Amino acid sequence: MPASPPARKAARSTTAAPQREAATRDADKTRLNILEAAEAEFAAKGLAGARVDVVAEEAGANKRMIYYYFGSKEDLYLAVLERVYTDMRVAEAELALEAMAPLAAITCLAEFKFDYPAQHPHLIPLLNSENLLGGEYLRRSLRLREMQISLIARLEAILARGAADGTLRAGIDPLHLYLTISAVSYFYFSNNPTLSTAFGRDLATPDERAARRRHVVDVVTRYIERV
Amino acid sequence: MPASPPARKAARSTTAAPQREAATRDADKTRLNILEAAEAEFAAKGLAGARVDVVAEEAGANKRMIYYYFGSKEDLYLAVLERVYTDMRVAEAELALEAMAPLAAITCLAEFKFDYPAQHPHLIPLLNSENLLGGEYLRRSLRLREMQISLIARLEAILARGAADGTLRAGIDPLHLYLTISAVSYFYFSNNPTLSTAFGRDLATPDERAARRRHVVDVVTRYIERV
DNA sequence: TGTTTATGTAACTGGTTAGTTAATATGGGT
DNA sequence: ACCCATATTAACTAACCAGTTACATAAACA
Repeated sequence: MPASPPARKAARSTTAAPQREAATRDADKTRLNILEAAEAEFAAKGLAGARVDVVAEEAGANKRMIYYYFGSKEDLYLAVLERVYTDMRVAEAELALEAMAPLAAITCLAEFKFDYPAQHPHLIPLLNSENLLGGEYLRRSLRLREMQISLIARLEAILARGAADGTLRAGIDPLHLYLTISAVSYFYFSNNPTLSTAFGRDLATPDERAARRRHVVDVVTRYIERV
Repeated sequence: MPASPPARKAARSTTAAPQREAATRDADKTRLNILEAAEAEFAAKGLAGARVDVVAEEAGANKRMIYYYFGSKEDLYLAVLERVYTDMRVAEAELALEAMAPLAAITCLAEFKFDYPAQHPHLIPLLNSENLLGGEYLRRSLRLREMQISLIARLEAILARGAADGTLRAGIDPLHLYLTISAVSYFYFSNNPTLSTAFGRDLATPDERAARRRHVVDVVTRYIERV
């Protein structure tokens, strides 16, 4: 016996309003629903483990729509990755570091690199998946490069400012500083499950997180401060 | 047409020798071959992406043998994970940190945490896969806990020694120090593909690696040194 | 030597999955 | 009021893949 057609929301024909109702048809909404469902699915299961049918169901869309809008599972994965990665870079670019004192600017960046993955929990699983795949999808994408490089240039300027006013040491490599700032936060989030197991202590509690955040700022501060 | 049977090595019947020749039948060897092939396959593709048939082929064994020796794909994954993880903990436990001056002991640990993943490239992909899965397999395993906890106790003793002789600051949290030491190396290796892409610069070259190693030791030193 | 047990092989199975097909509904433009 | 590109659906398929079965052969041992 063929399944009865699924219940549909009644179509509101009040089409005058510019902000669209969730009507029977809304291409942009369908596309966005798919993208968001895919972000959760790929973050949770990785590229190989993710199921296209699950994405479709979670998005409330037909599986065919994924292929209609994104072409393939891999292209959908790439679209998700680009979106998440770009969002992070944009947020990073919007930090008003230039308006701050050098030491404050660097600690602000460190706090941002800690808080952002905490507030966007899909980011790290997606980046980890991508690194397991050798980074080939992100490499295939890019316009991203310039954003990142410009951040290093900004860091370099801040470090120079700090060296000039005597608050920071001279000779700090901005790229390695950036890697270290990223690392001390990223590792805490990405490896939290195995670390918690190894130490027999839940490292994901609010208290542990706050303690880690303080430690991260402390490590960065001691590395750059003039003594 | 059925395939002709694969060529077999001639059976040496000199069974007197205690160290076995790679004879027609060698259960231990077959088991080990499977384990090593599985390590490479799981490291390269993750649990979901790995193919049992590929493991069998790479091991020069029949797929049936995987189920004979390991029960299931998941149990094979767990066996691989346990082996790799335990090896690392054993190597870590063998560091003669107690024989060194406090500062030297900590930098030695930092260098070890950098060099070990460089020499065991399957470790980080496997740990990343496991963390993506929420760490549930490693959690299911354990006798591992005590090893890790004892390392923190050792670190604590070294830090106390350093505080007493005035070479290190007092009040350093050994767990967070260990996390930071791990993080600054781990992140460099685990995220090398996306970082290289983002910065438009191959960060995996010997020169870049050596530079990163120096930076890591520098960061750790500056964090613990008394100033 | 003959029986048992460990080790190995090839072919199969049942369920899953990415991707496709073909038919259909919707609504803006005219 | 109707047309047609856009959007959507259910059902299909071909490939794949983890796990199984039935059978074969080598060593262990009586």
